[in-house]
Amino acid sequence: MVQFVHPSTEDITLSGVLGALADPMRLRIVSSMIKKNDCMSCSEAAPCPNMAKSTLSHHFRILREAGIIRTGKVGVENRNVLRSEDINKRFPGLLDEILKFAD
Amino acid sequence: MVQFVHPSTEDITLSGVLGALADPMRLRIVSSMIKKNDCMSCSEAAPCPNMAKSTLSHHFRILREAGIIRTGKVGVENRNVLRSEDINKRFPGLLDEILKFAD
DNA sequence: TCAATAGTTCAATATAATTGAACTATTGAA
DNA sequence: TTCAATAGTTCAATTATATTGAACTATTGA
Repeated sequence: MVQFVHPSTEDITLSGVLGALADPMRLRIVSSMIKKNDCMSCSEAAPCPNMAKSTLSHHFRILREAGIIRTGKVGVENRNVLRSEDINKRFPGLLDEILKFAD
Repeated sequence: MVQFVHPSTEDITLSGVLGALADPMRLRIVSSMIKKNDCMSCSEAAPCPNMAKSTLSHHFRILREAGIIRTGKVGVENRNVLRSEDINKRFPGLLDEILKFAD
């Protein structure tokens, strides 16, 4: 059984958030998640089919460990949710400000 | 003679800005620059004496090539200025929002 | 039971960061 | 005008991180 590691809200760092969102691929993932405002599987959230699934898995791990998404396994797939509330508690307004300029 | 390369305002990218500011050292450099609101030499702007000057030079280059600072040589030292106006033209409000959370 | 699906982990390679040493350019003093 | 000091760059080597294919785990549904 795979256990996912998520930082607590107070452990979310600015460098972690910025570093996670600095990658265009990861920014697009987060951007597509906020648009749907819903849980998404990894392949659904990643608008980039020509990428190794191991790389994709890596990107989701970075987002997870930065405290940006929460991942849970439901059946055969992962469900990813944006941790908007937690990020806003830690850095009010930051996420929206960044996502304003995504794509 | 060393020539510094600076991107034009429209070539400043979100990934570039976020990536540049994702490093704690570089964020501190930018943070110390906005506080003084003035030109600063590299060693003056970098509040971290125990770091190789080649590494410092590398960090200033990243900031420069991301379009965050402008560097000019005056006498024996470099003068660095924050490109606040350019960044705000490209991504209004973003820089302030990020720097709000930098210690 | 077994193939299909969704993703992780691992080992290898490719790319980026860090550093010491050698270099350039400018100043200021002998 | 020579020469040491200052401020930073560039280079080559090391270290760290990213990317990928292949093998693996876990769950579903036929």
